[in-house]
Amino acid sequence: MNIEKIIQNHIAAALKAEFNVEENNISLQPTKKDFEGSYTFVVFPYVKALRKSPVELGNAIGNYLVANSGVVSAFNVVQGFLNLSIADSAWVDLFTGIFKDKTFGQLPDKNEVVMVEYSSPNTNKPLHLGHLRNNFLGFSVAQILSANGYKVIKTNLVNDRGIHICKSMLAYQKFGNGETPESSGLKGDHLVGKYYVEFDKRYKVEIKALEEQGLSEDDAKKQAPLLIEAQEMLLKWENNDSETIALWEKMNEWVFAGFKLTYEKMGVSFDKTYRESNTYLLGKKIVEEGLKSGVFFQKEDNSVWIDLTDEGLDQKLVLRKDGTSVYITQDLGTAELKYNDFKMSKSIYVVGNEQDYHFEVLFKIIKKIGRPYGDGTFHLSYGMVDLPSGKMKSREGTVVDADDLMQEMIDTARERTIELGKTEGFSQVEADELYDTLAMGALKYFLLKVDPKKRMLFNPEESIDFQGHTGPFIQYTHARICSILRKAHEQGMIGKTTDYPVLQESEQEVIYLLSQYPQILADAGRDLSPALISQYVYDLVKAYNRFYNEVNIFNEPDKNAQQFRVAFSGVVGETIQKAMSLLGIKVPSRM
RNA sequence: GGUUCCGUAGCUCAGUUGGAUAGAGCAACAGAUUUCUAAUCUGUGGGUCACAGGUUCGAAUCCUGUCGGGAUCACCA
Repeated sequence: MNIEKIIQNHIAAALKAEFNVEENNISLQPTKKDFEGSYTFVVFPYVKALRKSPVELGNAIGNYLVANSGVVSAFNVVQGFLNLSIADSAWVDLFTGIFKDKTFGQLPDKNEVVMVEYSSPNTNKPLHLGHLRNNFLGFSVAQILSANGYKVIKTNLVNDRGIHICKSMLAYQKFGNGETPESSGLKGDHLVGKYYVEFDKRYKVEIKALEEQGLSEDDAKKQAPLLIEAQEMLLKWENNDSETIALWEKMNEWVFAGFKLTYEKMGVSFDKTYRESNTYLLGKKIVEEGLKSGVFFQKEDNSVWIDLTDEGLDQKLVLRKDGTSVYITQDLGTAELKYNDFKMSKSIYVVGNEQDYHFEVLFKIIKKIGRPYGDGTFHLSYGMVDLPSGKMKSREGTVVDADDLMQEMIDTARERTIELGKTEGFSQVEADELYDTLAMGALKYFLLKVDPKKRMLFNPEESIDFQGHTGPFIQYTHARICSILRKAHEQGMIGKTTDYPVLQESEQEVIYLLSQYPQILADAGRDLSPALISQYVYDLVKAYNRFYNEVNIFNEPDKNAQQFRVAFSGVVGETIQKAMSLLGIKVPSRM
């Protein structure tokens, strides 16, 4: 049984025995570093009711714990804080429990299916830094939920239809001159993205020209010939015009080939990929049903709407007057399809917070049309990645490209590793793999250590660190532990936990942190927050490094102590590896 | 303007759901390597937790207001 539980039970017993108070919710906290002790119990809340001074109360409970708990070896009372020191034997027992628990770090099966949808790229442009945050976040959340005992289905909804797709198609058709990825040497998604930017550039010129002719900005935007052509193209697409479809398919192929490479580099994967071109018709069908049942209504121009004013929102368009579907129409269809496929109890959408309103509307509509999956929907809304110059905009080309950034990271990892002279004994293949592991570790950790809800800043001028609070710092610690284990193995040590006498303070702290892992995992699952895992593994590694610097395992004369420390290091290494895998980050055994 | 998220060290971020003297990393400075990997460790300096009230034993955290910033309020996705 873990120390925390034991102490909580005994404090409850002490309150009952000494003061006749029934309290079953005892909250313990780790003791602040400046004070003696490991756990702290705050007695203030009981002072008033019991009419005792905080010191009296603290002493009474402290004495009771020392006498009865078997784990508290000493205590001190500062103001209203009862600080408890824990006997080494209790720490060792706690550690032994973890050491022997083969399922440590995997919570019991919940027998529940959860879907995590993430990535959701548009096929008119390559992925950028914002997508990296999205993909790493989605993948990590899926890992965390899985470790929490859920059956997790990872899905990707590819946005491969709509007016924006037509924009890049049109620009390519008009100005592309038959260029291909092969002829241009560009990755497919980058080639298509080039024409999306091209469209916007020319569109803006047309708007400006129209404005000079005296049109208002709004009218100019609506009447620009390029936009009208794009709209016509969308209509053709929805009417299955063969030439349009052929172009669409060709460009899609390019993009998908490009995305495949990027996903591989990112190390993310999906159980199922949906395409909006396959779901929007189902969405339209749902709208038609809803129109009959009166959930939706039609305006004079034939556009279809839903009235959400009773929910505190506005009226929302669900079908255009020309009958083509909008974003939310296809999301309705996709939601239906996903539920039919997997019957999940919870469906998590990992999408940026700029779409908070969209998902509020979507979920309300799903409830209004009485779908069984209406209660299980959740928008995991994360903050944007800003540049010092502000928000990234694909159309204007002010983005940090995902492929470029990952490559830069790999280059940096290579330079740093060679600089430090750490490539000795590595084959070229192993070295390349290491650079990749370090680069992606640094990048993923950088993006995942921040609370997902908050927006964060990325400064391209300052490269992402490999020292300090970073992925490579944690990876490095893992590599050092592996080195210890290799050496221990050579000397025939297997790691035991018997008869270990005196613990270092840093060892106590590490054991405390290890014991917290299941709770942190549960919290991260509840909050869908990889940041909690990131922070945890950093704390663990910091505490271990302190230990590493204080003691030398192989110079230790006491053989029992050696065995314990080998076992201890082994568990820390495994925990680092597990926690990092929840973030989608690999850990090397040498670096 | 409505809705909503946010404001903590020079910079990037934590702060365990109300607890002690608010913590890390980067940057700066000073140290540690005959030792299991120095991508490490130890230390110094750096704060009116945007501001003003309130709630109570106790507030960065909860409430109200003010100021400042982001997102959104599209027949874009």
